[in-house]
Amino acid sequence: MLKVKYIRNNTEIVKKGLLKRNWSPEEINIVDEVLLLDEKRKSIQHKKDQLLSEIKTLSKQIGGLMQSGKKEQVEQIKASIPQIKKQIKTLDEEGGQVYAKLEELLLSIPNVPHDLVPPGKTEEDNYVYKDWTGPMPELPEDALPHWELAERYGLFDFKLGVKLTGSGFPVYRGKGARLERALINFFLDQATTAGYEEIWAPLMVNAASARATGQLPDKEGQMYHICKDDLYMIPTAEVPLTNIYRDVILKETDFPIKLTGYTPCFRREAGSYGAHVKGLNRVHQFDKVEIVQLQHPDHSWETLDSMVKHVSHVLDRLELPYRIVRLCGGDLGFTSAMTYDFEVYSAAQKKWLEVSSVSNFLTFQSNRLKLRFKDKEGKIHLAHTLNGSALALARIMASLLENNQTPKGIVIPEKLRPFTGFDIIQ
RNA sequence: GGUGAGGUGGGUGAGUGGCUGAAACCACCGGUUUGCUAAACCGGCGUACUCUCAAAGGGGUACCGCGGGUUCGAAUCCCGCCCUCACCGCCA
Repeated sequence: MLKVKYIRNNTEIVKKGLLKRNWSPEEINIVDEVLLLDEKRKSIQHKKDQLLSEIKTLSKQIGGLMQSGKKEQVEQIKASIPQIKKQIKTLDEEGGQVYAKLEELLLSIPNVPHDLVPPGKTEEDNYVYKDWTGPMPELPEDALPHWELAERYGLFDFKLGVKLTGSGFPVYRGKGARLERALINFFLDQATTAGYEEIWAPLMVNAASARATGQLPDKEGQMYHICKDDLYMIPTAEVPLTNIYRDVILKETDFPIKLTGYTPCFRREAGSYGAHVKGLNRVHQFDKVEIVQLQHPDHSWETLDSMVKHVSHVLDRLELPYRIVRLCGGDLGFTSAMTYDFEVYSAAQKKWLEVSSVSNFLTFQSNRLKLRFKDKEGKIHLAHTLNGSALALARIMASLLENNQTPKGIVIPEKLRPFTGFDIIQ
């Protein structure tokens, strides 16, 4: 969420940002509406504060008069108070409406894209920041997609998942399960080696946490909700990891804070079916290792670069062909100022699969999180938050299986072998 | 699930209707001094919104788990909710 103060001081920048996100001129008008409502809010608040102050002063007088026993004067003052209260009540009602509307509009305004974010509407317009220059995997014509490979080698089973839970809940078994666990360990080791603190977090969060990282209210439908206890299954480890620092005021010297964590991720994401979401490409439950950084505003862009490097490094070690794209305005997430997506090429499906998304949110998240830091002069500022997948397992699994299939079996990348304990799936 | 206790500033903790935005201590920051990895002393030390000011600063309001109520006035009284802790029950 953007601060009104920021919108007021940077009105044109905000509007340009919305334009880049393909908002129509009418839609962009809400920016002016916000400023207007805020003016209203201020003037109402100011009036109310004055009235409250008046009551406070009178009350203090009464305190004094009571002690000296001047009851008549006390009664006189008391008599004047109901009408002040009446005014306050009116202002409260008015102010409540203004505030609610203001809040609603503010929640609907997305983050301002960075200058480097290319204009555009769909993923077609994304800018290929780093293309794959190495060799492409060459597979025979009869190469199989991962869901068929899984069946042939008994690695995971969707039908069984349906029996246990429902569609989109794969059951991994045998070497498939082992490979999944190996990848998790490998990713976590990569992250901790890079200086990230490992966190083992709860998989359910309360509403306050979901709200702070922006899943509520806008993405309520994407989360599984346990009604009885009012808890939400996390859609990503970003939620618990980032919320560790909700309502925290850091010291400048605490930066950077680097966290990593493995969690399963739960996504309802109803509505999209078909070939492109087949197999592991899109599921309700998948595993992911997330990296999160909290950073000083002066350094968050370098940090974004370093996170991109980290993910690249991990993919290099898995020997997967990938490219990095910078998302265009239309494809950019609501809360992000800039996002790099990593796409791994799957030779059997003959397409690029998104496996990681690394973003800088600037202060957009920290504003709702109330994640701040104190500078040398003791002034309080919002920190910057960043996060990225390093990496999402399901699609890595898919592309790994597909790209590494040989007539003899599926070959495990060398760096992963210490984690799997086998070099080939036969 | 049952019973009991409790939620106050970074921490410990005082405070049961006005002089309390909140004692004291610890931590932290600044300074003085002492020849020794430290002590003593002095000073400072919440957040948000807002008004004013060129700025430094000054003023106002709100916040003592959350929401509501009583009252001229609430951290303090009343109601509802949430959470934490302890013990019992159940259990990986």
